[in-house]
Amino acid sequence: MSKLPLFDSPEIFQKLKPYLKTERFSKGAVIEESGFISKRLFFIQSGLIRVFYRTGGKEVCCHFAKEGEILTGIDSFFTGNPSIYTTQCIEETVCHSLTKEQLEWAFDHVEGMNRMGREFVTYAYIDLVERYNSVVTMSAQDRYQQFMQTQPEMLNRIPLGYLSTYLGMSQETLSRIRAQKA
Amino acid sequence: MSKLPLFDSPEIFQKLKPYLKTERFSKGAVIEESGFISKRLFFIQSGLIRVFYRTGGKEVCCHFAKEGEILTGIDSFFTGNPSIYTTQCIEETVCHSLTKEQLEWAFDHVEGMNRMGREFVTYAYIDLVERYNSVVTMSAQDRYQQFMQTQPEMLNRIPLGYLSTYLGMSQETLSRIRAQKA
DNA sequence: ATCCCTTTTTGACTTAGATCAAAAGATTAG
DNA sequence: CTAATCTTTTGATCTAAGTCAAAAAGGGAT
Repeated sequence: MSKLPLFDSPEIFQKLKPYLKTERFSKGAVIEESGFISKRLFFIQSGLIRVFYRTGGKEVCCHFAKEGEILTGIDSFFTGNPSIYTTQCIEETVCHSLTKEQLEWAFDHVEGMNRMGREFVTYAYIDLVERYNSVVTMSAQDRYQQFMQTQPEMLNRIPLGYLSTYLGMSQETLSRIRAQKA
Repeated sequence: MSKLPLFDSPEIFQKLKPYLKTERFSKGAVIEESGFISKRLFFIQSGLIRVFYRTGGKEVCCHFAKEGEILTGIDSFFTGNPSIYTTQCIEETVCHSLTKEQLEWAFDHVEGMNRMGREFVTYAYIDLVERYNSVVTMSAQDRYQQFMQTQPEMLNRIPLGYLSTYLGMSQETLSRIRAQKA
C-alpha cells in the first residue's frame, strides 16, 4: 500500500508509540486469516508480507507490503465486515500495530493524523489506478518489465508463484517471460 | 469514484456553497483535457462524464462519474503534474467545482471535511481493489455480467464503445457477449 | 424523407496466454 | 547426506479474446 509517511514523521510516531503493539512473525506465519474481521493496522518495521485471497481454488496475491509500509485488510478494517484477504509473511517480519479504535482516536486527537491518513490513502489510490490500467492495456511481458523497472529489488524477494498471480498471469507464463531475456 | 457524501451532508454543503462555481456542459463537451494540470474538483449535480486516457492510439475509459458523484483528474489534482486523463461529458451535465486551494482550505477549516475526504478516498480505494481483482481473475463475460448486476441503469447511458474499454475488452467482444444472451 | 456520419454487429482469421503434464532445481527436515 | 517437499522450468496442446474488414443499424441534420 505505497509509501508510509509515519516513519518519516517523528512527531506523529512519538505520539503513537505508547499505543503500538510490537510483534515478530516468522516466515510463513499468517498474521490475519480471511473470514475474520481485521482489527489491526500494521506498520511494518522489517520483513515482507503478502496479501492474498482465494478464488476458483487458487490464491491470488493482490498486494505485497514491505518494511516502511502499512498493512491492513482494508476492506474489513474500515467496513467491519469479515475480510476476504489473508495476510502472510514471506520473510521474518517485525511490525507495530494499532487497533481500529486507537486509530480512530488518533485521527481525532493527533494533530495532522487525519490529514496523513487521507494523503496516504490518496497515494495508495493513485498507485492502484496505475496498476489497474496496466492490467487492462498492457501485455503480460510489459507488465513484468514494468514491475522489474519499478521494483527490481522485489524480484529476489517474492517467489515467482506469488508474483505471477499478482501480475495477473499464470506461473508458467511468468517463467517463460523471464527465461527469454537471459 | 464511488458515492459522494457531500450532497448528503447539508452542513458541509452549506459551508462550501459560497465557494462553489456552478457550470453547465453540453453533451460531448470536454471539461479538462489531458496534458494540463487539473485544477478543480467537481461535484456532479446531474449528467454523466467519462474519464479516459490515450494509449497505443486508443482511448481507454477508466471511470464514469454520474450525478451525486465527485470527479477530478486525481493524479494531477493531488500531485500537481499534468494529467494523463481527459474528462468529457457523455450527457449534458451540471456541476459545482472547487479549486485545489479552496479544497485545501476546507480540509483545514471546515469541521469534518478532512475526515470526509479520507473516508471518501478510502471507499473509492476499496471499490477499485474489487475492480482490479475482477480484471485479473474474471473472464470478459463475467466482468460484463458483474457490471450488469451492479449498475444496470448505466447500460443504457454508456455507449458500448466506451464501456468495452472500461471493462478491458474490445468493442467486438462486448457486442458478442451482449448478443448471446438475448 | 434522404443523406451523412457514428455506433454496433457479424464474419473470418490469428494469437497471447491458459491449462495439463512432467522434468529439473531448490529447500528443509531428519 | 539423503529423502521428501516445494518451486521453477519446459513442452505440448487448447481456447478466450483480439484484430481486420465489411455489413447493418441508429441518429442528426437539412
